[in-house]
Amino acid sequence: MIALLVPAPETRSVRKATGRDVARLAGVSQSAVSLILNGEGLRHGLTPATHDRVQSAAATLGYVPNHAARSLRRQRTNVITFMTSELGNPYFAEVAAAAQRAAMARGYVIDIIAAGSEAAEIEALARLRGGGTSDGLVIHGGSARICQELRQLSDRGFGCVVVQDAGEDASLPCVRVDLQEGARIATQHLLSLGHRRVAHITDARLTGRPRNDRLAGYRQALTEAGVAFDDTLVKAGANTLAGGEAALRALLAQSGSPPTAVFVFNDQMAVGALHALRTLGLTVPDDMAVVGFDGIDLGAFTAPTLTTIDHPRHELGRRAAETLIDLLEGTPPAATCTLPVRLVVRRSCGAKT
Amino acid sequence: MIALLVPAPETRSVRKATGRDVARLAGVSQSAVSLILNGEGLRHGLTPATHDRVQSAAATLGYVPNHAARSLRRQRTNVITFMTSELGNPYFAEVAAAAQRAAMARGYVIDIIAAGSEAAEIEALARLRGGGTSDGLVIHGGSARICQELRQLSDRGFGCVVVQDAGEDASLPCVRVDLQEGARIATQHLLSLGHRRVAHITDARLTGRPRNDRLAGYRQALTEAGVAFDDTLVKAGANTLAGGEAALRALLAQSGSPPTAVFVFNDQMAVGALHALRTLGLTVPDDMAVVGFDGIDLGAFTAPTLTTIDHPRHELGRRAAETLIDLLEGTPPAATCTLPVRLVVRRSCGAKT
DNA sequence: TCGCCCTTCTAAATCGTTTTAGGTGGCTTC
DNA sequence: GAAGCCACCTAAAACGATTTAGAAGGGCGA
Repeated sequence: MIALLVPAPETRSVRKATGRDVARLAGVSQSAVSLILNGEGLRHGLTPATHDRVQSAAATLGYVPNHAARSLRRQRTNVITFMTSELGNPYFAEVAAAAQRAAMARGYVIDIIAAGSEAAEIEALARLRGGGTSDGLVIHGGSARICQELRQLSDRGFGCVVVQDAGEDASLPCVRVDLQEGARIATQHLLSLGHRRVAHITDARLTGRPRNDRLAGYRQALTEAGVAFDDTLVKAGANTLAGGEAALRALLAQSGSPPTAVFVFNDQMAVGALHALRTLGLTVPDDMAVVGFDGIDLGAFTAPTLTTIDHPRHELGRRAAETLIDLLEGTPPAATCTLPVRLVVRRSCGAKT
Repeated sequence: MIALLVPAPETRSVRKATGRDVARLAGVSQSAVSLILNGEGLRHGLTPATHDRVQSAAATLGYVPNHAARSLRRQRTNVITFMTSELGNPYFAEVAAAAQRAAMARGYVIDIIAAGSEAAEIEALARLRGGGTSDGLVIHGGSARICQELRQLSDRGFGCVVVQDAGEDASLPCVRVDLQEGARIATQHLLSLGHRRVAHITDARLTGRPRNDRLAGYRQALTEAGVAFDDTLVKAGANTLAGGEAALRALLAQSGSPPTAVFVFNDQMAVGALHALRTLGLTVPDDMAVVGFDGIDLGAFTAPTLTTIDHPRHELGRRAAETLIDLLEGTPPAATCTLPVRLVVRRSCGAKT
């Protein structure tokens, strides 16, 4: 009856099936294929029978629409870029995972970019500016010079949401935790345990809010407790396990009376610090109390377990994604929000529980 | 009441500059713009003066080519997808970072997909199949059912390189470390220290080579040492810190004489196991010797420090990227290779050093 | 027979690039 | 002064999807 002989001896190679091929096989136009596969078929009065033909044709050919073509035409990719500079810290993976789930629920796909260097990050952002890569950006942990590129992006109408911080620029929508309050609580906790020489290990690379807010909270707690700030008690280190270790050693290598407690930039560095103390033959919390920052799972598995300021990492990622998508879709532009943190007391601080 | 609330006047937010705009501003054709900005200008005899005009026009407009359009036309995205299911384990971040560097050196950009669930992974792979997203795939740590999709992708000429393993399918180009040998060395090391009841903690989720090869190496070492295999000494746990902890507890909760040493699936789980032992009041390595697998940095910061089988993570990522790119570009198809591992003796095994 | 409305589908424009096959004008060359 | 050749640039056709305006075909009332 119907001459259904597939006339495809020409390109017998592995050429990917296109909508045209599906159309040919189903005996309809490309338009019909597109409409039907996008669920607009009924709205356009296409017959159920036609639906079937198209759908089975698509299935037998294993047809999947070409992403570039679709994005080009729709001027929308349904992709969100999640950029971070510290993929090695599980903290970021957790935030990213939460963002991913939230985005998926709203029909977006997240792709993660960990450029690896500041230059590469800037390049990556510039690429985004051209369009056709993704519809928006969630950025977490960008370095300072990135600010410019971010601004450019955002000025050109490319949706950007910052997690925690983007350099000193406060004008982008942002989802953050209350770093200063967290640092204050951490420090205050140590002070309340009787410590008077409380040190702080900070991040040598960062200069923006992540660093300054913590420092401010630290100082605030000291002031509230009537303890004088002593800048020899603040040491910076690389934001790594080894960096935390080195910073702690530096702290103890100084002359003058050593600290009895330390509040560390994040849990990763705190793990490094714990190790430094261990190798120095010092006991935590007796010789030195330690409080971290982040609340990554690892903190519950250290020796001793790590008292820390837990961040709502899941919430952070989820909100970042939602805020961005709202922004992209024109829904009320969910204002910048600051999430609360929570002190998690474990063993490294020496508090009785 | 009149409906004067006119919807926002065509969000006239700076329409992105296109090649057409650059052409207009420079007073040349789009072709010239494209040729020049792609470095083909001279080859086509375009004047230096024209180069200047185009380049400065592009600069003043902040022009960046649209990724979707370019990809569509070129049938090439210059993007490589790195897919992994365990972004939370720093191990993967390290491999990904190395792949990223290698790819960048060859003009590719890596985007990381951590879909989060098997279903989402399959969906993501299906999307890749349509084309226009990326040119090839490096996959690390995929689950078993993914195999089918992978096969489909590869059959349709989409470049795929597997790191370590893709289910049971051995037909894809693959860069791996010698897991079996690593497991053998790890176990043999424990045996050589005099242990006779050596347990193994494995991954409950995986069923493919990552799990089987380790198991095989473990058994091989036992056989070589003339120790009978005892399946009550093999416990599976989730591939997380908590999973390692739980598995170790399960191991000790059994009746019968307990193991005196354990070889753990990876360092992350080993850290969990160390913690379990600590909370049980057992001393490592005296009450129980522990050897991990991976060589992540964290292993040098645990208490006690973790003896492990170090993987060339950097090399793994680099080779994966290079193999894929060679594949994509038609250069000799760099065969599947197996990289060597290395025993790193620290404190958790009890060896004298 | 015509006009009109439905129903069901399709033609064709479009998205922004890249790239091939020329086109134009000026200079030689005989 | 015609043919040929350069040197410099452009027109236009892709790439593969989406989407809008409208085309066929059929039924039906007048």
